[in-house]
Amino acid sequence: MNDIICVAGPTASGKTALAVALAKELDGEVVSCDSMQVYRRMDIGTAKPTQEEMAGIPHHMLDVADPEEDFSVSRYCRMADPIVQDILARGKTAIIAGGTGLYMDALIRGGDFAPCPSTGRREELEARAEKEGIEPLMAWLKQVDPDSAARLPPGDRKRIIRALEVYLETGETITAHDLRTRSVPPKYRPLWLGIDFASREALYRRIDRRVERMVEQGLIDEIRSLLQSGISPRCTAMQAIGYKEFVAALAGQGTMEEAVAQVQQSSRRYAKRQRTWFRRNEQMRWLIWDRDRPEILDQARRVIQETDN
RNA sequence: AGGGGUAUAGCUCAAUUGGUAGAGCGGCGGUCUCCAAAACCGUAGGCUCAGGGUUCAAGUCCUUGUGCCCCUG
Repeated sequence: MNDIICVAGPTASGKTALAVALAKELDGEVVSCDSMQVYRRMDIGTAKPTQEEMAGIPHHMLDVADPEEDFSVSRYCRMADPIVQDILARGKTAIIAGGTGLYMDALIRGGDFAPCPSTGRREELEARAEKEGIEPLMAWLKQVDPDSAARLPPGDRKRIIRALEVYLETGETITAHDLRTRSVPPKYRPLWLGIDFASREALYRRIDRRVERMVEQGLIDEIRSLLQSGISPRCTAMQAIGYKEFVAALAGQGTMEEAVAQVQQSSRRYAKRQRTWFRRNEQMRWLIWDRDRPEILDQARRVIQETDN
């Protein structure tokens, strides 16, 4: 039986509505899987479900961090996994819904990340890369973990540093770590539902309209209020799509109209990346928005019936 | 109206003394084991505004037209 259902898909594809509808039918609770909806006071720009949209269904993993806090996959898993277990223990259905593929995969896999300690080692490496360039670090990585060095493109600073960090902190190379953790079977066996569009144009139109609606609903005021309360424009949360662009516009860089267009474009690009991520999940059962097909919820019901035995 | 400038990829711009065009961004595709709404990789796009001329050879020089920008009245 389907005691865990993952609802995935690109931004603005209707994940929230489907998750709530399924929760109603299956006696479920929703666990949000979104790297930006975790932040408090960032509601409009992250398209966080409203009280009305939640329709009485319990939602978890929303508003669990302040915008200036550092958040991460492992922190997400540490918080979300006990919630999923609790939902299951109470005999309910856990509906994990959101667009952050990395978080969703990690939660299902049963995350075992190499530690990300705060010893300052990463900062050291970053400072060194800043000063000397990435080449010396790449050369170093080639010595301690030749497989990683061969796999990573020379321009991928972030992962080169991460690979060195893991080795220096744990003594185990990231290659060995990944090999070990990937060989264990996933912790959960969910039903994967992925929403997509027959026509990309249709998805893009939805994205464009949604951005306009966010502005109408007061996104600019939300951002202004965050800034006024002392939130740094440089923190990770404020780099979210729909925030950084308007922060720049408020600072006098470009007009609001330009910012809207930029947010729409960034969202389209983001949707493309999300689709790429979810498409490689071979367990995904796709639900397609298409004039000639039944509604998404009906498609979902059918898949659930088919797999519920 | 007169003078000057400009016209090259979807956009912003490159192209040595004339030798049949490149880059960034965007588009499209992909990667992803702790900033992931991030980061990275790969690709496809151009009768070089239109007509005429010079030349072995024109994006490049001459000429006409057209669009846009600036200056003067």
